[in-house]
Amino acid sequence: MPSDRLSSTLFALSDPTRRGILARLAIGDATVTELAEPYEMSLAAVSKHLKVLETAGLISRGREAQWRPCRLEAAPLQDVFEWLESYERFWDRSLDSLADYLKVMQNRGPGNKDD
Amino acid sequence: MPSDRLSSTLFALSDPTRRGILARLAIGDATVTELAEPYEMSLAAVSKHLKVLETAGLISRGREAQWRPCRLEAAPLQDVFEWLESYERFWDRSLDSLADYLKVMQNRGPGNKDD
DNA sequence: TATGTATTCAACCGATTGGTTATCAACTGA
DNA sequence: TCAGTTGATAACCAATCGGTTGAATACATA
Repeated sequence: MPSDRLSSTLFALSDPTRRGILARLAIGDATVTELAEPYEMSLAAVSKHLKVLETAGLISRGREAQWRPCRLEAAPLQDVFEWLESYERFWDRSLDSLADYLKVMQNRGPGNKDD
Repeated sequence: MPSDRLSSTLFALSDPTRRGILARLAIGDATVTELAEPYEMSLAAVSKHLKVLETAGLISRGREAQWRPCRLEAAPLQDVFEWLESYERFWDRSLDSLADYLKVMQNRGPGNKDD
């Protein structure tokens, strides 16, 4: 795991299994066995993925008897979001919103066929 | 490098050197030597980082004599952005933008002192 | 107490990472 | 043609990754 926070967050997110786990946790809290259910890998492998997510601060874990319920923690995601925002000007904004699109169409005037 | 596009993008972004290279390219196109200048590692190491960024589609490269100018390609960043947006509801929106803050202030009307 | 269930830990494995140095290739210009 | 510059490639290395299996831990219940 890389040293700085943003790096470890992005690294944790770079695995499809871990993103799948986060997607499941977006529905609601879940135990390790519940999280592991969609995957063919061993429970120990999922446990490792959870540790990566936990050290990245992307999940937190409770204690209920022998269960360790996992919860999504989105703060690191916001860091990524904010980092990304400084690059927002580099991608095509015209597809971002219908409003932008309509603005373009209005400026072109009627009768224009070359779309 | 992971198989799917989003994974390889996030993985490429998970290294601070590679993010630094992108930040430099956000200023403008640059050659490999220019990109390598801030780092103490060898040119070959930077070349490897560039290959990771290129296979992730985050940069493109031209040809000018013996130079291979690099250019930022932000399309994969937009994919990450869109993936992140589905998690936006999990973090606190109230600090997201000054616009939101001002909207709240306007709705409150003048003369309100309890900030 | 013994048993079953949930989860982690430890050791191991092959593949990959991020770095090195040395070499090769492409191009410029004297 | 030959030297200099730019960059990529190859071979190598220690460390890490993502997975495995097997044992250990923690708890509930009979």
